[in-house]
Amino acid sequence: MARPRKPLLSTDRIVDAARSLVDTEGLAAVSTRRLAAELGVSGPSLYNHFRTKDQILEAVADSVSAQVDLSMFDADDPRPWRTALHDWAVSYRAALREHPNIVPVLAQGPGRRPAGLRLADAVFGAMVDAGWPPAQATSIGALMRYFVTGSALGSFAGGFVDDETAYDPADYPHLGQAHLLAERQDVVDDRAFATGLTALLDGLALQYEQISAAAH
Amino acid sequence: MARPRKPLLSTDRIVDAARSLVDTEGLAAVSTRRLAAELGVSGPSLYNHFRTKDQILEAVADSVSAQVDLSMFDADDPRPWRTALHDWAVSYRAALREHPNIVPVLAQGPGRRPAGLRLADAVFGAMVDAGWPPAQATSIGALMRYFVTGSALGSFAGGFVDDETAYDPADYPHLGQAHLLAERQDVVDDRAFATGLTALLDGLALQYEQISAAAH
DNA sequence: ACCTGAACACCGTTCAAGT
DNA sequence: ACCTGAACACCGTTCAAGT
Repeated sequence: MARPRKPLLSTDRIVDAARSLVDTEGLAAVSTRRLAAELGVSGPSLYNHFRTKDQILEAVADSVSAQVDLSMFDADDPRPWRTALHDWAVSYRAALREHPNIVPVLAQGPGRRPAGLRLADAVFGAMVDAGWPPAQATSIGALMRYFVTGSALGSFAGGFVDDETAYDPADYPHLGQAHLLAERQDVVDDRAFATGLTALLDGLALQYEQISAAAH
Repeated sequence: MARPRKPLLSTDRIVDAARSLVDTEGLAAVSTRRLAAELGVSGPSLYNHFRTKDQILEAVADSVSAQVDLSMFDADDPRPWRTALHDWAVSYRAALREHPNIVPVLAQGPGRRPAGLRLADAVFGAMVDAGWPPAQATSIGALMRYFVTGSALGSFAGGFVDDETAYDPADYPHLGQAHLLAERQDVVDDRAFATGLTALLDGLALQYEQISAAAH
């Protein structure tokens, strides 16, 4: 076929196809040949639009970052920093949970792509506007990212086997009920996330009070 | 050579070689052929000791988990839960930082291996002993894992380019100084971790007070 | 039991050739 | 500019053969 009058591919089409392949079959299923087949072209065609396969995966990660709601940081409609941060963390985690297979790429990658930078920009700006010193605002963006990506990456409860006899008390004296976690993975992870988020925000509120007090 | 009188390989030798290869050249450098060459054998030999390459990498991750100090959870020498949790988190992160290239495997994997389970067992047991209800103790183990692995996985500061002109104010109104982060990656990440850990522990202390008060 | 080389079905990427 | 098939240097894994 050689070159068609109208391009068969576009970066967007490639990213969309890659994301759906990652979602349905996992990261390992994405090979350039397989992805190309999904798009009805041959493998090397992709290299007209991306320099490497890794860049395709980073673009997929960024497309997921782009789905995170940032409206709570609007400067026009300011909200208490704590509320904004909470809602953002929830939206952030929800976006990652919708595409769990790409999270390893997203969590690791330096986030130098547009949507990742927009996240950092929005949270930093809103925290500074709310009265946090810039250095603290940077830390808040970073530590929230740690917590949210960490929680989306590995299921904690998924680490346990649904088998009553799996954990020998001699080896693991306190894991007698651990097999029960396997049945309720999502509940356990959701509650741990909620507990951690509340703790994090409570702790930051304490620091905020100290900063405010010192400023007077 | 066929079969030698004394085995050339052992699971430990393989894991040690794999860990040092991961540390020095990264995850991508680990192929079965390359790893085997490092050990002076041929590729397929590894399959006498591990079922898949992934299992080798999981064993490497577990060997890193095994380096995390758990002595602060000793039932014989009980410490305040907050102190123990703090010291554990610091030791946990330090272990991961020594082997950053394996963290994606460690953070993602279900942690069904012995050292990973021992971590979960120790923190759960110590929290229950300290008076936390079991469900909360589970959450604490999970959320600490989220935060520590998240912080060890992706450098936040590493996501920024050391270039003053990199961030167009029209796109990212608040990232004017972001290029400065690139120069001080470790400091920025260390501070964000410290700030987050303090906030987390402060927040948990608040919850602990409420639980204690409700119990009376 | 534990190693070997050969083989299979894949990879990511390059490149000259086509329009 | 954008696609193709052929080719290169790799992969993970299986397996029969060797001791």
